[in-house]
Amino acid sequence: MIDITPVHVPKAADVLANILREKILGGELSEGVDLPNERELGIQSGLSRASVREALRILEGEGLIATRLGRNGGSAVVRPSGATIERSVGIFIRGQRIRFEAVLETRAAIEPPSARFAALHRTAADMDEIQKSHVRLEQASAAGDVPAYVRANLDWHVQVVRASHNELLIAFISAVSQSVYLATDLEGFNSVTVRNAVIRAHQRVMDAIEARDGDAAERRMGRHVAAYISDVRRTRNSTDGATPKET
Amino acid sequence: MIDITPVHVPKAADVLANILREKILGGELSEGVDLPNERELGIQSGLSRASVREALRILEGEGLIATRLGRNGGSAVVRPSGATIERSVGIFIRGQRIRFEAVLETRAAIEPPSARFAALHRTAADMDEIQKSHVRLEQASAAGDVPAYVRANLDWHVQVVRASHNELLIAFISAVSQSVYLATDLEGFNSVTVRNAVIRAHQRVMDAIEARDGDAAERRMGRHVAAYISDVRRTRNSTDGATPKET
DNA sequence: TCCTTATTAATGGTCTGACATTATAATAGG
DNA sequence: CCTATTATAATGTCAGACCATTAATAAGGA
Repeated sequence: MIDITPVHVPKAADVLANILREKILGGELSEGVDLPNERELGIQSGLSRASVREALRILEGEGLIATRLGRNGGSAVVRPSGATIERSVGIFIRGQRIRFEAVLETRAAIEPPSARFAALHRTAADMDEIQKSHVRLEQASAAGDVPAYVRANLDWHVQVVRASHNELLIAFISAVSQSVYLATDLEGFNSVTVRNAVIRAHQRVMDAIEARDGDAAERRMGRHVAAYISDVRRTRNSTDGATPKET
Repeated sequence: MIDITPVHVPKAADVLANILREKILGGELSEGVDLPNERELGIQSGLSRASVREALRILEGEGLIATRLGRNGGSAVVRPSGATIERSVGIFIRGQRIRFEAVLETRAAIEPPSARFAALHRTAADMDEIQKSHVRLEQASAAGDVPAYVRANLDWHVQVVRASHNELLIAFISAVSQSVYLATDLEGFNSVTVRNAVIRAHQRVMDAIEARDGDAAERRMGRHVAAYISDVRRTRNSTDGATPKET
């Protein structure tokens, strides 16, 4: 009596998706290249159009292809962007009901070293973007437009990390910021006092980045996010433990 | 002449997927709950089974449901795990051809603060896991089994972050480690000298975590990963700039 | 010639219905 | 009561048709 382990029967669509994924990631199919149309793929692979479509849908979900409708439509290879990471992180946070504290902690962990890298690797153009973002923040604060202020605030932080030229850190920060943004529109949180303190802190961080002083940038960003967290914590306690508004 | 903006025609499957996703993330459909079968979903939604299947496939790709075959099969709601993040990060790294340096930088950025949180939040059980992992590392090193050593090394780092009890950081580290692992099996890299230094560094970090000394844990982990990076850099230069083996 | 408009074709999107495959539940037999 | 068989409920797959959308192309007029 032969003894075989339970065989795993992969689904047709998965097999095709794996093949195409490897071709794409391996560079055999480079960015912008059009895949054969669905009927043609069906013929070549020997699968039905339904299975082909399922495979394409998998790759689309992974951000590896984009499908257009109409004549001259079809699926083309695209570079997977950070958007895919943002989506999966967002789902993870909501689905696992990650504590808001943990999200803030993560940001607090990533941003200071990112500020260091920004100071070390920034270009003049990066510095310009950060400064423009800072101006928008000041304007929104002066105008008392809190939603715009929150957006500008998030944007400034993303810009700083962008200056690090580390694509992975950029993707992580963007993903986390998304969730932070949805939860920090707290009543009474972004007071004038807090806003002014934030602007001053940002200025200090920018000075360090401008001076390419990695140590100072990391230290100052660390103090800034720590202050931010304790502000949030205090506000949440004072609002009787109310959870941030649901997304 | 009325002036309307181009309408966006969502695909049937996307609409259904969005509805179901919101029900799941909103808690209306909680973990373990079985969705209606595909035909029933088709009837309820007024869509064809093909569209229903496409919607289910989307959710499956997002890690929100799992589909089983056979009688009493069907789709059940599951908690999105870090695996989804790991997958998207892996694709991002390969697809964008992220510099290996950037991956290491990211790890170097995340781990020291994570070590701090580990020191602050660790339980006795966490400490136990870390120590067991450390023993495995020592054994693999003593036996000269480099692949096992690399795995154990990665595992130790993940265990430390796990002790932080920050699910997001855990997911990020796991995702990044995956890629680091695939690239650090370098010839001549994990020499006996390096391995012994690693073991000593780990011991110092563990001491700090044991003592719940966040500052020391962060500082020592920072030194450790910095040393690790310069080791890798030196090895890669000495091997004539060879890129790490393709995944 | 050049611009506008109608036609046509290519392609993805959707539906229907059938059959295949699989894993469990129900049943029959010991 | 336990085991082997059968039935069944679900997903997996296929085939073919038709719809919807878009762009290329042809037709027509200034």
